[in-house]
Amino acid sequence: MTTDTIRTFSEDPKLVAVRRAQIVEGATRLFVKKGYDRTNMRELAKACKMSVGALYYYVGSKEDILYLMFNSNLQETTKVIKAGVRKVANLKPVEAITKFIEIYYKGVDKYQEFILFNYQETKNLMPEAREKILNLAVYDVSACKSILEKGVAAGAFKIKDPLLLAHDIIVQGHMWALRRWYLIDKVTLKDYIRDHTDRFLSSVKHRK
Amino acid sequence: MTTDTIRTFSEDPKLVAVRRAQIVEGATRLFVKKGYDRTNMRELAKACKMSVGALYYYVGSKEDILYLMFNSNLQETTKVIKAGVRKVANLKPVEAITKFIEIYYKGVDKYQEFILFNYQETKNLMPEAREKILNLAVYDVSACKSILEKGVAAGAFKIKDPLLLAHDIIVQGHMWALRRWYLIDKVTLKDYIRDHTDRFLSSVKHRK
Amino acid sequence: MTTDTIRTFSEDPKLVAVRRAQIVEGATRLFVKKGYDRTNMRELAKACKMSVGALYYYVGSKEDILYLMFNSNLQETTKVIKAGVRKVANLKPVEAITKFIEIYYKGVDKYQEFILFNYQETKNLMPEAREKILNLAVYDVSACKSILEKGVAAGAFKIKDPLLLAHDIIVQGHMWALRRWYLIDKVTLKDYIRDHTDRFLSSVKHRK
Amino acid sequence: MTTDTIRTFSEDPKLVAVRRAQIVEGATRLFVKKGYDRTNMRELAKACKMSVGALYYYVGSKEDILYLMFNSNLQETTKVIKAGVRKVANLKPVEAITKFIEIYYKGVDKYQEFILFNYQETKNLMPEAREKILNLAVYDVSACKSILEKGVAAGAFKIKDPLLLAHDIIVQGHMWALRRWYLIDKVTLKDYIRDHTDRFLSSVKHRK
DNA sequence: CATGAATGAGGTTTCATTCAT
DNA sequence: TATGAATGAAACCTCATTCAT
Repeated sequence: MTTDTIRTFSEDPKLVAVRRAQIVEGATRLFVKKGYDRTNMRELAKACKMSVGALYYYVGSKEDILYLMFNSNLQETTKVIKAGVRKVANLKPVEAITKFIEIYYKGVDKYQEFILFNYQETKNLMPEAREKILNLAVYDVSACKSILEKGVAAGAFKIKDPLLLAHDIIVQGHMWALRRWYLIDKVTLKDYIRDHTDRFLSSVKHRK
Repeated sequence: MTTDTIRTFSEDPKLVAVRRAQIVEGATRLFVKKGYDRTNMRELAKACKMSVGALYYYVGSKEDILYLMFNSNLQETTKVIKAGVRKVANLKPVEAITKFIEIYYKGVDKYQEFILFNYQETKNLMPEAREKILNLAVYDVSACKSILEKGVAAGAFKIKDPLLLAHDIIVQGHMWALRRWYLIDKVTLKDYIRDHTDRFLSSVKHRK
Repeated sequence: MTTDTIRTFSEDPKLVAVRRAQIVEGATRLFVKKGYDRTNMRELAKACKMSVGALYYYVGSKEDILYLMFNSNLQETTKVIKAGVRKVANLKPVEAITKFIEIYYKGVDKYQEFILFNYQETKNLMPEAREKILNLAVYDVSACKSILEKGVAAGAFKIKDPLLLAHDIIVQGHMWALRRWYLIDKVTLKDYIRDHTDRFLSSVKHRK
Repeated sequence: MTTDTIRTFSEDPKLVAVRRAQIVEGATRLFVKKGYDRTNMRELAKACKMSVGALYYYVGSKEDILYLMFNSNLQETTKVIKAGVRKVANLKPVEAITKFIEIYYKGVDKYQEFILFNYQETKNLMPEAREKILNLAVYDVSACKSILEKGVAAGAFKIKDPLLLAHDIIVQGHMWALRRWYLIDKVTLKDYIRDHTDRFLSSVKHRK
């Protein structure tokens, strides 16, 4: 989760933070639009409103920027999830998971390009960075699992393997981004959410 | 499905087919291992046991090779699906979809690298080629949908939107490949199949 | 003038002649259209209705073909000139040079592409071949000079330097091909011929 | 006449101008010596005392360099013509055209390599660039025509088609460069100039 | 004789990174 | 700190020539 291992020539941590934020912003825009390999440093610098030299003053390599970008975006999406979790905390199990799915899937819709990018370009990270990013990227599964387990504890749900179900809920959300080219003219987001929610609930609800 | 639009200097279709198969084999190996952008033509030629010149005798560009590779692999995976459909044709609905899921998910496991690659690198195709490939890539959804609809017609299933369910079954299979890094030490393929099969059935079965 | 120094694997001189004629025909078409450097041997072979291998059976290199082509075309244009000289032989000096200019300039118009090519691509020949070709290419100047000198001998013309005038007449003809892009919408061939003829005569005629 | 459409990564117009001048210098030397197609970018870069990368920092393609080179050289030769026109402005018609021819033909002698190159390699430009260059290349005809027309207006010359005569004067100059291989051991530049001047005058002078 | 597949050096162009200013 | 010009290795692709069949 630390970005401290990334090389910079600056000794002012505040400035480093500011500039890197600037870099992440430009990179997010360009990488998502053109892909990592097809974006070059000159364009990237322009998108960041910096010179190429400045880029390398605050960052060690192109790949570092990819890492920073993943990190920052995952942190942002994680915030959305955390907010969702909080909003859902006091609801009854069915309502809680229903609401969580809605919030999460809407978040996916909002960040669809990044999520697609995430599945496509993580491979470009070196193993170490890759692992860090992947660890960040599964926070949502844990969050979802907690909500499910609360429902189980409350006796509302009966679930064989909550982790696997949570994983399903999450990745089925991702698929709204990954398979957008297929889904877009067949179903609306609203229906996609309702249909999946129904399906998940039907497989989970405890018939008394 | 035609590869006729790809430039070759040979006028012997048989030889073209042979050499392109050779190319596809090498490309599948290298592209999957190193990624499309990170594989260069010299390595690729070596992996195909050809000279660079020979490569370009049978193919117009690097991207053509990507297209050929997608095409060939999708054709192969499609064969697996067709075989599955046939094997399942005379079973009762529940058994049919159960068996289909098993066959398909095992196919995903076998071709996991290619499926991952598929999600990562289709973007590198030109729009026209991309569309052709994507059309090939959704054959599995249609196949699955047919099976579900047979079940509905037989009165065994009650499904609100068979297309969406079919899509879910398929992409949940893909996730076994895409999220392998996460799932691998948490669940076996066998359990992954059973769990999903149960879940899909529970949301589908007609309670009389 | 000999083409005997060009390598061939054939020992049948007749066949060599036939095939080389075939090659020259294709080469003339393609070289003139696309330029020497921009024509490759594969296209060239196709244009000659031969295989690449056959090409190299009767010719040692691409440059040899350029040489053969120059040679053949210059021989053909030389024929036109010789015919002109014969047709003009019995005319009176003024009529003779007038007619010669007409014939020659019309020949230029007919062979304009080759003449342009001649000025553009002779540089691609090796020095030895280049010299041979250039020697062929000045036959027209000699022919013209003879006609002029006959006029001088007859007392009809007064010319300080017949060679230079002959050279002018010839190259002014070439310019109809070289500067066609400029002349074409400003003057017709007929006017171009008349105007030049008048001018040459006016500078040459002996005022008694 | 604008070179603004040529891609550069620099935004410092002064530096662009300096470097492009450097490039033009190297290119003029090498292209003229070896021909456009036979000069490669590595050699060219060396001749320009730059790296290949630097070349492409200031120029979009090899062909752009050809265009720049044509442009620059034509501009220089045009300067010579303009100077000639000025020098001749106050002379009487016969002296004016006499002097102009002398200046122009001496200019041709000085720039002979470039003029030869011009006739040989303009074909390598894309149509748009080609047209621009050709437009530049006919400035000399216009200049010559003006001088002739002044003579006509003054009643000193009688010329049927001044444009065609001007064109002849100019291209006959070019021939000193194009046919140098033939002329060089037959006539001196001085004689070439005198002979042509005499001839042009004899066909033009108004006999009162 | 004839074919055309195969070769690999060499072509033009791109681009991550460095460094003088 | 910040700039952006400069580098040169390496990318994709072409093509004259050879040679097994």
